[in-house]
Amino acid sequence: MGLTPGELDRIEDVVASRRKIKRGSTLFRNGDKFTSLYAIRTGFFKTCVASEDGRDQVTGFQMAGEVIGLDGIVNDNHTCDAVALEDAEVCVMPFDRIEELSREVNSLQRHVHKIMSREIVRENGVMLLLGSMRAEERLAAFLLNLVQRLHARGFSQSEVVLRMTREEIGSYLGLKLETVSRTFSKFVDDGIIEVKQRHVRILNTDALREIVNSKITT
Amino acid sequence: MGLTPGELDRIEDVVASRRKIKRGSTLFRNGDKFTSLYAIRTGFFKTCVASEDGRDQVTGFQMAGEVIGLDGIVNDNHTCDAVALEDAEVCVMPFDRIEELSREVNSLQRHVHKIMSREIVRENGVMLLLGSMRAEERLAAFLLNLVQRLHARGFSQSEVVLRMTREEIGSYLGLKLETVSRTFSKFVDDGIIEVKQRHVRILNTDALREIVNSKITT
DNA sequence: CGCGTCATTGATGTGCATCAAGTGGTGTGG
DNA sequence: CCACACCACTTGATGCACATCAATGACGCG
Repeated sequence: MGLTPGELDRIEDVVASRRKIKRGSTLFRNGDKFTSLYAIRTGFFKTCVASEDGRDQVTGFQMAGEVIGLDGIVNDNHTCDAVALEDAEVCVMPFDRIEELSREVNSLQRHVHKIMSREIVRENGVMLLLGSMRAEERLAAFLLNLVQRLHARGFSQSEVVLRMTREEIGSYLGLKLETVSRTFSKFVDDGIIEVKQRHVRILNTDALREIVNSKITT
Repeated sequence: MGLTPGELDRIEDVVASRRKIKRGSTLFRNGDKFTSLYAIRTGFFKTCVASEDGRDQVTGFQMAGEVIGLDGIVNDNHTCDAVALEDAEVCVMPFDRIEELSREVNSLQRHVHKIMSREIVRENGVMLLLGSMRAEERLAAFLLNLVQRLHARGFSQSEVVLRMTREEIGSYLGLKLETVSRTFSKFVDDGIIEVKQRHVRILNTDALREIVNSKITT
C-alpha cells in the first residue's frame, strides 16, 4: 500500500487487541457505546438496523479484511447490530488511537477516509438495488458481488458457501425468504447456477450479469 | 462547536472558493475527477446514481449546511451526480487541504469523521425504508425527515415547499410518481396534510409518526 | 396565449407477499 | 444408533400493493 516500514509499525499500533466472537453472538449492538472500529480477521458478519416497531433490515454482510463499526462515530453510539454468522476473530482498533495516529501517518489518514467513502458508495449501490431492481436482478447482483469479493480473497469465482439464511438474504435484498428461494430455483431451472443447501455453484456468470443490467429482458 | 478562535481561522482556510450553480445544472457528475468536498451555503441539491442500463436512483436531497462529494474519495472519481434543484451556492473545499488541516486541528479531523459517519447512518436508514416499508410509511418518513431538517434551520415545522418533483421523490423512495401522488392525496383525504402544488402543510405530525412506525395499522 | 412540464386520477395488470403444506438435514436425548 | 424434534428450505395457491397505461387538468414561462 505504499507505506514505509516505519509507517507500518505505527499502523500496527492501532490494534489494541483481538477478540473472538462465537457464531450467533454480537460484536456490538444498537445503543452500545462506540469506542473502536473492528477489522475482521476471520469469519463473516452481518450488520442490521431495526426500527422501533420491530422491523429489521440487514444492511450488509462483511468478510475478512473489511472494517465494521463506522456507524458509531457520529453519535458515540452504535446504531446497528453486528452479528457473527460464523465463529470469527476481529482486531479491535480504538478510535481515538486511530485519530491520533492518522494525524501523524498520512497514509493511514488517507486509508481511513477511503474506507468510509467506500462504505458510502457501497450503500449508494444498495439503494439503487432496493429502489429500482426486481427480485431476479437483486439476487443476481447479490451473488455476483459475493463471489467477486470472495475471489479477491483467493476463493473460487464460481463456488460460494452462503453463510447466511435465505431470510437474511431476503432482508438484505428487501425480499421475503420465499421469494429468495423461488428465485434460486428459477436460476437453477435456467441452468445458471446449481444449488445444494447453502452451496451455490455459478455455471454462467455472464447470464447473471445480463440479468443485473437489463430492465427489459426476462 | 467548541473551537478556539485560532482553530476557527484554520477551518475557514479549507474553503478555497465559492461557486454558484444554476438550477438544473450539476455540481459534479459520475466519472468526474474528485478534488473537493462542497459545503452547501444556499440552495437545494439531489444526488443520484445510475446503473449502466439507464436505471436511475436519487440517493439523497441535500440542503444548506450539508456536505456533498464524499462518494469521490475512495476512487478519486465521483460515482454520482449532484444536481441543483434551485439556484445554489457552495463552498469549495479542496480535499487535500482538508486532510492537511485536519492533521493539525483535532476538532476538524473529528468533524470530518462525523460527517462521513452521519452519511453512513443516514443511508442505513434509507435502506431500512426501501427494504421494509410500504408506500405510505415511506412518504410519511420522508416528510417528517424533511421538516425536521428544515426546522433545524429555522423554518416552519409544519410547512414545506418541495424543491423536487413527484418523480424525484418517487425515485428516492423506490416508488413511481403516480404512487407518490396518490399517497399525497390519501394523506389529504385523511386530514393529515394539505397539498397545493409543491406547498405542503402538515396538519397532524403525530399521525405521520404513527404511520411510520406501525406495520399493522392502515 | 399556447405549449411544455408536472401533477392528478382512473382502469387494469403483475410481481411479490402471504398463507399453508410438506421435505430434508441436523442435532439431541433415550 | 435410532427416533424425534427443530429449523431451514422448497413449493403451491391466493391476494394485494404498487406498477403500468391512459386521459385529463393545472401551472408557469416564452
